[in-house]
Amino acid sequence: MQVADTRAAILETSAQLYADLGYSAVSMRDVATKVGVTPANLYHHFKGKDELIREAVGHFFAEKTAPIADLLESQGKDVDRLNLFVEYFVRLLTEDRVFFRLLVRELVDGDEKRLDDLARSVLERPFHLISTLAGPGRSEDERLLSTVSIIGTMLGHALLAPLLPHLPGGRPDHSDASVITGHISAALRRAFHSSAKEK
Amino acid sequence: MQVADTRAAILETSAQLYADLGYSAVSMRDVATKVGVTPANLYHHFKGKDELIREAVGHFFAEKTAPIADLLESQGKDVDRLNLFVEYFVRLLTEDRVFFRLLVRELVDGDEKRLDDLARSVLERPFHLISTLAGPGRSEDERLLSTVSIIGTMLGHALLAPLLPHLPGGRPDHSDASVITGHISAALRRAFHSSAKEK
DNA sequence: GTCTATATTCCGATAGAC
DNA sequence: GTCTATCGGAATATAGAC
Repeated sequence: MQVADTRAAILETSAQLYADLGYSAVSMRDVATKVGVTPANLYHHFKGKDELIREAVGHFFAEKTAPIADLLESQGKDVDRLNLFVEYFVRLLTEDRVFFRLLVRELVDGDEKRLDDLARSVLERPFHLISTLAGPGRSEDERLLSTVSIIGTMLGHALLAPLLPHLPGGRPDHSDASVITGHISAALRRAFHSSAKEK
Repeated sequence: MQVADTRAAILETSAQLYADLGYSAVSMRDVATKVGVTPANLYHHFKGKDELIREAVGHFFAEKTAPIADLLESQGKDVDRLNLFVEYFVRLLTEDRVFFRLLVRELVDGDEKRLDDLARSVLERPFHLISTLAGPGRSEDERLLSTVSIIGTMLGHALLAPLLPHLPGGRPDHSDASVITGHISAALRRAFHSSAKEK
């Protein structure tokens, strides 16, 4: 059963633990215990903790972001692909706890090498699509700022979600994927509509 | 000199270390060494590591967010106070490394008690101001979603900043406080302008 | 490929002298 | 209020049997 590929089990389990508790708070013992092997076993599959972290994060993002590439290469108008991306990405951020938390940890604690890997595997293609959409009449700088705003808003919703229950008027369903998606899509429609009218 | 108040030095130094490396990656020894005292000294001022973390974070946010309360209570039109807040908050997020990183760590790793403290000390008042501004004709749910979008966008810019140098077309000055402030303020003007026209 | 056993370093925390 | 000294345990990592 799980005898087949211990390595895969280690990668999956460690990614989940790292997401929940942070890299330095998770020991090799913790991972080994949860997988059901001894700590020495981990060192047969990986050189050490650093390599395990890199491999676990890389493997996880490669798996989760494959659909994004497919989605962005699909047929249809640019604006439809943007809506598809927003829908998929918001769902990933709000419903896949491990994805969101690993993403934030990499953004905050990743070194240059890991940030570079993250840029390539997760955000390079969405950035390119949105950048071409974000105001054809604008300068490159303005388009990039708008792109950061759009992706940043989705990240911000996910980041602020745990705080909402502690704010007056905040209710848990304000962090529901479809609610956030609808809100952001509407905002984007208005933005593109008004920018089209300005021309 | 620093004999006067070791406790304050411990709080300042530990907050900076926690921001840079994360709570679990910073040992009591690390803090003591950087302050220039022995580890045992830390246990004279604080019960243990957990208490030191709580006190350091609480002290830091109390200090940094005092100007926000003043600013939000100032005279003038709501929209002017909003612009002042955006300016101050973006500057805090982009230029105060410790503030931004501690804020993200609390949002990601804080338990319910700490999230509650964070909500009260940092974000409750800005949320209230923006919520009253965000579309007077809209429902309470829509206003809250817009508020999360606005604050989330500022957070998102800061969160994505380290990634920009690794994306094609990204340049460091896209993370400059005044550039981001200008971009967000302009977006807010357009949003409020168009919502006014809709009425 | 997985285990037992262990080396070495570092951790949080305390006792007690000054 | 700060120190020296140290305890008990947990950390990463390795050696070598099976």
